[in-house]
Amino acid sequence: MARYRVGLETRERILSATRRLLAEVGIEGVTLKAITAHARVGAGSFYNLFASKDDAVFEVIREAIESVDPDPAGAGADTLDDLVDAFVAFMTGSSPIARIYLQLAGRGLTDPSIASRVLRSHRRRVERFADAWQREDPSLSEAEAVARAEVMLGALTGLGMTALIDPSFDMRAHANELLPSQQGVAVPPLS
Amino acid sequence: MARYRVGLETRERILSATRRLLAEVGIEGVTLKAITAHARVGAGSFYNLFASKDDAVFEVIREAIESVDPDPAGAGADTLDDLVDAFVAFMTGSSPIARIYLQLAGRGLTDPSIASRVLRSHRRRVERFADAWQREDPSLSEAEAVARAEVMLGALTGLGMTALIDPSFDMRAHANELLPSQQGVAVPPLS
DNA sequence: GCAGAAATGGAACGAACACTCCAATATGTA
DNA sequence: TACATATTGGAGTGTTCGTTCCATTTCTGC
Repeated sequence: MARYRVGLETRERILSATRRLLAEVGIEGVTLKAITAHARVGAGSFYNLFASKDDAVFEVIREAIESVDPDPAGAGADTLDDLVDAFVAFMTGSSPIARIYLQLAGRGLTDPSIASRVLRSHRRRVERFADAWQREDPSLSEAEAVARAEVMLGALTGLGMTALIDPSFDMRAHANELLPSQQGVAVPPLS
Repeated sequence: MARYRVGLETRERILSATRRLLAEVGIEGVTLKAITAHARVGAGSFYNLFASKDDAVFEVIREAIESVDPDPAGAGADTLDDLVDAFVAFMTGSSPIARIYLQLAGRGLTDPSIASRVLRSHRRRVERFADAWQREDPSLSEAEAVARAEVMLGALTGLGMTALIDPSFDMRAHANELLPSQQGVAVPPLS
């Protein structure tokens, strides 16, 4: 619907406000009033650019789900270290998107349509981690590699959740424990 | 407020309905209308027994958080196998409480009061798992044991989330991968 | 079985919600 | 410059929310 420059700018302002609000107050806490207030637009302007509130929210959600996969361009060449590093960076970075993604996972427990989206992106990620496992240890069968990838991603997700709830949690140190190359290496004491 | 038998029964019916609804539609999806409809009571009856909707909801939430710790009575004597087993049983069991707990963890990302409750129970659990780790391998320092417990619980939480979103996921098999006694043992192929 | 308190259902309330409507204005095109 | 249309803010809509109120019924100790 947006054709003029000002309209496209307003659209971006709305999406930016929605992104921030999703991270701060959660999916259910986002109201149209809050979005329009933060984006400094009237309700009429909003509905001139989006069909509904959910339209804007889902736009941001899609963006969140897609950006969980770190560096999707370099597919097929990552080492396990790279993948874990990228995942940790995504979780502990300043972007609100990681918060949104983890909330979505929780919401997938009750909303089937969100569950299927989250699951699909999860399966893609498992595949990439499994490939990396097999490159690291070619003696692994595919099933074994997939199983290890599943456990590793489960752990990374769980650690990410702890890290986002508890800012003092050192996710990177704990995530390194998961790497076969670091097996048994001590984690530095918590500050 | 409840003094007579019928009142206490009604109270239980309301809590039961709230518990089921929390698991099925999530915290934000629970409405007073849904609670009173499922419990077959009028709004007046509800407010005769609870101060607010949140009063009933928090009652169930408290129950959910407390029951995550499997078998708190046998503290200090569990093996790692026992603890993992109990956690898996809790997650994959038929009780709606595991679903509620995982939702809560997600909500802790935006609600500080819920975050602190979830964190407190998490820390208690880490302590128990760390103790079990040290019993299993007395050469571990306390810091190392805590680190391993943290990773293990992160993985269990992440795997539990996957299991509750994807019913075909075999959590028990994957959780066993985490045990030092099973390190390197293959996971049976997914059906 | 009577008195007093507890329990009940449902109508009614204000607040908050997503969304509509529209007159006024800004923007791009030719 | 002039025209068509995109963009704007905000008052107004209908709905749903949690909660209150209260007349009526049910319960229990004495």
